[in-house]
This record gives sequence, structure tokens and C-alpha cells, in this order.
Amino acid sequence: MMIRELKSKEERKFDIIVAAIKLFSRDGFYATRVPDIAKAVGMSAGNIYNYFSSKEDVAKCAIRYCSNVLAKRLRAINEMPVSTKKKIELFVNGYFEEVEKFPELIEFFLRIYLANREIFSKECDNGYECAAEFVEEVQKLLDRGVEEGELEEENFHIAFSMLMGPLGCFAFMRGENVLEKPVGCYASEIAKNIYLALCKSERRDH
Amino acid sequence: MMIRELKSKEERKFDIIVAAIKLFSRDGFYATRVPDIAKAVGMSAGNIYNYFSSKEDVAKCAIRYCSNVLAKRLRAINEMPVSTKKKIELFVNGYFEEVEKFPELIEFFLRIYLANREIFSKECDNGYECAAEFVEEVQKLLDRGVEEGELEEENFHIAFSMLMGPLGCFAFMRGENVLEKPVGCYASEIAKNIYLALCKSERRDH
Amino acid sequence: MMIRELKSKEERKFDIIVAAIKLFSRDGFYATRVPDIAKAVGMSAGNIYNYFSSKEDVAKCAIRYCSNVLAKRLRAINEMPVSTKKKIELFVNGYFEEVEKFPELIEFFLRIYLANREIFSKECDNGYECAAEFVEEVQKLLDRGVEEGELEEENFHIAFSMLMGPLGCFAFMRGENVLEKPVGCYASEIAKNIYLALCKSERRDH
Amino acid sequence: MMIRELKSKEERKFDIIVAAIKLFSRDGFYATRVPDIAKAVGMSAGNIYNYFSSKEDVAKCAIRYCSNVLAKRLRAINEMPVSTKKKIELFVNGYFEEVEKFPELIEFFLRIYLANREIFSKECDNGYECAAEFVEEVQKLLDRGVEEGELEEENFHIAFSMLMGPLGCFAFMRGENVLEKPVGCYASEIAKNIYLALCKSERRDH
DNA sequence: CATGAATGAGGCTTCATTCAT
DNA sequence: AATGAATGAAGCCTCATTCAT
Repeated sequence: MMIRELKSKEERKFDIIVAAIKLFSRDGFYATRVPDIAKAVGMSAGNIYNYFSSKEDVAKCAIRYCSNVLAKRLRAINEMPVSTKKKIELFVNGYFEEVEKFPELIEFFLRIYLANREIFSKECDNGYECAAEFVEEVQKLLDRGVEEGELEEENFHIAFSMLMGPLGCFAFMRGENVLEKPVGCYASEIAKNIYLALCKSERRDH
Repeated sequence: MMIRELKSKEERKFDIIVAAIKLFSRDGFYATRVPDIAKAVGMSAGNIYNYFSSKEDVAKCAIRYCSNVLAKRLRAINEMPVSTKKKIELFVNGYFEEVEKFPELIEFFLRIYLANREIFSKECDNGYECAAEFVEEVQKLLDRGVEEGELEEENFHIAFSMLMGPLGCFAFMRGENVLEKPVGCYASEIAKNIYLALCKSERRDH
Repeated sequence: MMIRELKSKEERKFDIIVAAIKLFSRDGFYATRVPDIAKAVGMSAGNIYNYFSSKEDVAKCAIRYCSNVLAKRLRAINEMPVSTKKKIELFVNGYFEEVEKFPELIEFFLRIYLANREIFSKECDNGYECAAEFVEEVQKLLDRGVEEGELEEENFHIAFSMLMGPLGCFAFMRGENVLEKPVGCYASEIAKNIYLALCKSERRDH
Repeated sequence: MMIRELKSKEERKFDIIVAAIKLFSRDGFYATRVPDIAKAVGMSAGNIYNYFSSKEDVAKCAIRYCSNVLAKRLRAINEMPVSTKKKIELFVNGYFEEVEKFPELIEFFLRIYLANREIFSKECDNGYECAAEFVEEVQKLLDRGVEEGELEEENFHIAFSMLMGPLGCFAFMRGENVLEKPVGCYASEIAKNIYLALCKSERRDH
């Protein structure tokens, strides 16, 4: 009866996913070898295959996990009884908090999922599908904003790019160590800019 | 007297780079094999190595080429005697034009350079270095805008992310086939939004 | 329950070294391919790399092994309480015995180590270093002979060449199949000649 | 009418051989590439094939050249009306002179010919054949010595190994930079030792 | 004779995955 | 569920040689 027996199969799976996210985000999908992941969780390479069917499978599960984390965060915000302006602020803050807390999560999302299409294309027909849950919440946020008269009515992709583009860009810059301060410091300014880009013209003056 | 004999060594190098950009951007760096590139230019795999020292070398030269193309475009705009608002419009338009004309160029930049850090990290210390020329022009654009009283004075990274984030996001979405219309159709709207995010408050009302 | 499972990792390493010595000595380092070695030990080519980091690594380990075998043999003789004349006889005999028993060992030493300097030069600064243990024993043999008044005092390299030169030459000729008889038959005559070349003049007459 | 036209085809062949001997002896047969040889003689890689049918062909011609040089030297000595003792002295001296003058020649012989059997085995059935001319002269030297009562009657291979073994060993040590002095300094001592090993017993006392 | 771009075969090595224990 | 030796399929790259000019 070994110590590791105390962990359930699900918990071990989760350990593997977390380790994989860290390694993939740092070294890339291809440069990360299965034994590297195994070593990071303290098990043998072969044993990984008792939890996942392949290295790709690990990556796909990791993506789903990342998408969930972000979606959950955004959903909680969406359910709050506050203005869209406030929601955007909360979301940008939450996003950057996540970036500080578990930077590899966002980096993994940016670097591995968005970039290594060849890995995920069989699973996800297009760039949204694997991240569908998350994208849906973004849509809800934007739609509500329009409904309630705060945001300019606009094509979804445009609004999406104005919101997620800068955030992705910032997460990327953080990973490249080109920022002088912790990402959190930029949050409120960015939120303001995003809001200015999206809000109805009559609301811009304060 | 074969046709290819008429091409200079530099031209052949260029052919290889163009072919590589297309393949890398479609299949990723790792899934593209050297013989694939060779076949695309109509030469043998071994011959590639008479032009480049390795597959990585091809990718690095390709990055430099992409950065140059974008930088040149932006430099031309920067030198025009027009308002910053107009410059942003021109740049967004030019960017999307490039995306339509040679979509793989931007995609390559996004997918290979930004994502496969492990390939370029030896060459470029951070995410700007390899693209330095381009980043410099963006800086010029933004600085001039502030000097001339059009743009709000702001941290460079924030402004950079508000400009390039949405553009990158759009190029990415185009590659994922989630857009209903050609990217060009979104250009003026995006340019407007970016300008709204960055401009001085007193200029927002028209 | 396969037979090879009964072997420890060290034993498998040894199997590979022995197989490599045979192949290298027969075909040369370059003409021997890694799969050839693998086939000779009954494993796959890739598996060789679980034991050695490269083909060169195999060769280097093999050299160390050969040097050890010869050094051990000579050390045992050096520790015997007999005259230098007798020691030379014993050494020449032992050398030729080794040549008969495992001809590839000496051949490998002669052909691969002495000849393919480019392989070993990073490891061993000069021709003695990798075989240092062995050379040291030769030195001991000769020094003792001088101390005890049997051998003429002489430059080490000269004495070394008079001893090892003919032995190496003979091992080589054996490999070339130019000898009429087994090498053992020549041993006592060679030992006598070597002794005559090295001994003090007053001892030459019997 | 270019300058190089002044050299005959034979002269160019010779240039190639000399360059090849230097490179082969330093880097080994396999690590020396055809373009390396070409560059050393100042011609293009392809042009080598106007003089030799293959890289192996170059090596074989080089061996024949080396064997000739040594054989010629020894033949001249053999034809001199002097004692065998003197001849051995002259030969050892001449050998070491050659080692000083063109060290690569002997090194090539030792390292490439003796070691890379797989290259020459098709051409030369055994280790003597490619060097036949030279071996023949050695035989003449030794036979004459016996005939004239200077040398002990002995098996040819034994005598050969006592003569050429130490010389080869010395050339090798020189190449490894383990000698303190120029090889020439060791010549007379070595010659004496060799003579002592081979001469009739009644001649040993002076 | 000379050039050097081009070819193509083949080697070394890596690594995801399997499987006997 | 765990191990890690073993497999085998590829991929990158080298280099002798050819050939069009």
C-alpha cells in the first residue's frame, strides 16, 4: 500500500496535465518528450499511457482544461449583476491574475493550441471549437453589453479581437520578459482602452 | 539549359524561403519535413543544404524576411504626411492586404515565430529582437501620434497590444476559417476601434 | 521470460562492447553501422542508445576496455618475483595468447584507436592518454629492469618502441594473414630479440 | 592560356596526391571530404574526378606513392657497398629524415593504409601487396645480412617486425606529440638496438 | 579542363509507444 | 498501476559523385 495509492486516478491525470502544460508552454509540444512529462510527475514514461492514449491526447486534455479554467472565470463574472464596463474590468483583472498565478496556462493556450494547429485540427474543426466554452462566454459578455446599451453593436469577430487580442498580446509579452512591471499593473489601463474601443460613443466622455 | 539555371543563388534562396513559409504556416515547423520544402521548390532535399545550414536556419531566415516585409510597409506609411488616425487606417488596411495577398506570411509569423520559441530563442533573446525592425516602426507611429497631440500618452506595451493584438487575432481567425467575409471588409471598423482606444479623449466625438 | 532479461544492464553493455570490437576491428569504425552492432547483439539499433550515447561513445568505451585487459595482464606479470628477462617472455607470450584468444581486441586497438585519431582526440590529448594504464605498466617493467641491472639505461620511448613495435607489427601481420604459423610459435624468438635489444651488454652472451 | 595550363596532368595528379596525404593523415580517410582535398589544391571538387575515378582511387594512388618513396630510399641504401650494420643505420636515419621532411607520408602509411583495411582490401589481397616494392627491399636487406654472416638466420616476419615495428611505433609517437626531441635524435640509438636484436651473437660485443 | 549546383543514397539518432515483468 | 528496456519508424543531414555549362 504505497503512498501514491492515496491519489485517485483522476488526481494523477490532473498531475500529468499540469506538468504537461508547464513543459509544453516552456519548450513547445515537439521538444517536450513523454519521459520529460513522466519525470516531472515522478512516474515512468510507460505509465503515462495508463492515463492517456498518446502525447497528443495529453495535449488535448490540457487544452480542454485551460479553456475550462478561463471559461469558468468568465462565467462567474457574467453572472454578476454589474455593468459591462465593470465586467470587462473584472475579466481583464482576472485574466492577468491567472497569468500571474499560473502563467503556463495562458502561455500553453497561446503557444501550443493556437500555433500547433496540426495537432488539434482532427479534434477541433476550427480555432474556436476546442475552446468553445470559453468563446461562448465571451459572446455572452459582448451580447449583454449591446443589449443593455453599453456597447456599440458590432460584428462579433471584431469585438472579440478587440478584447482578446490585447490580452493575448500581453500574455505573450510577459512570457518574453519585455515588460517592466508585473502584468497586473497594466490591467486597469488596458481594460479602459478596451472599453473605449467597444463602448457606445455617447459613453466615452468621462 | 534548364529554366532554373537562369536564377541566381539569391533567387533560389528566396524561392526556398517562400516555399518554407507556406509549408511551415500550414503544417507547423515540426510537421514540415525538409524533403517537403525541397519538393515544393523542385529540388532535392540535400540541395537545400547548399543554401541553408539547417531546417532551423531556413525558419530563421524566413522570420527575418517576414519582419522586413511588414516593417517596410509600415515605414512607408510612417513617412507619409498624414494624421496618425490616417496612418492607423493605412496600416490596418495594408496589414490586411498583406494577409490576403500572402496569408502565409502573417500566419507563419504568428504560428511559427511566436509559438515555437524553442527554435528562435538562441538567435533572439526576446520576442521583439527578431522582429526588432518592425517593432521600431510601430513605436515611431505611436510616438509621433503622441507628439502631435492625437494619441493619449501611454505605456508603449499597452499601446502596442491595442494595435497589434486585434490584428494578430484577426489574422489568426482568418486562418481558422471562422470569418464570414474577407478580412479586408473588417479593416475600417477595426482601425476605428483601435483609434478610439488610443486617441485623446477630446478627439473621440465624431 | 526471455533469456536476455536475465542479464544486467552492465552485462548488456559489455555484450555491445565485445560485438563492437569484433566489427570495428574487421570492418573499421566507419564501415561498421550501428544496426550492424545491434544485430550482432540481437537488439534493435535504437536500443543501443539506451546504453551508449553515440557510436563514438561505444568506440571509446571499447578502447578503455582493451587498454584495461592488456594493462591487467601486464600488471600481474610485473608483480611476479622473476627476472626482467622472464617478464618480457611472459608478456610476449601473454600478448600473443590474447591475440589468439580474442584477436579482435588487439586489432581493434591497432586499427581503430591508433588509426582513427579524429575519433578519440577530444577524449585523449595524446596517444598515450586513453591507454595510460597500459603504458604505465610498460614503464614499470622497463624501470624495474634498469634498477635491477638487467636492462641498459635508455630513453623510455626508445625502449617502449623496441618492445611494443614488434608486437604490434606481429598482431598486424597476423590480421593480414601473411604468417605461416600461429603467432604463438614466434613468441619465444621475438622475446629473445627484444631482450637482446634492451639488455645490458655483459648479459648478451648465452 | 591560363597559368595552370603550365602544369601537366601528371603534375596536377601529384599535387592532389600530396594534398590528400596531408589531409588523410591528419583527419583520417573518412573525415576528409573530397571538397577538402580540392580546396587544398585550389580546384573544384568535381575536377578531382578528371584525375581520379574516386576518393578511394586517390587513397590507393597515394599509398603506392608512399611505398615507392620508402622503397626507393631503401633500394639506394641496399646498393651501397657497406656492411649491413651500416645499412640499418642509414635506413633508420633515412626513415627519420623522411619523417621530419614529410611527416604526413609515414603517418598516412601507418594510419590510413594499415588501419583502413576495408578500403584497400579489394586492391591488395594482404597487407604486403600494396607495399610490395618496399617489403621486397626490406627482405633484400635482411637476406644479404644473413648471407654475409652479419645477421642471425631468422624467420623473415620476426626480423621484419624487429626492424619496422620500432620505426612505425616511433613515427606514431611523433605524431602524437609525446616525444621530447625531434625524431632524428633517437635514430642512432634505435639503429643500434635493432642491430643488436638481429645480429649474430658473436658480433654483439663492442 | 574546370566549375559548382544538384542528386540521392544512406547513416546516425530520436522518440512515441509497447510489453514483459 | 508501475517499470524501463526494447522496438521501429522516421527525420535530419552528409557527402561522394554526376552533369550541364
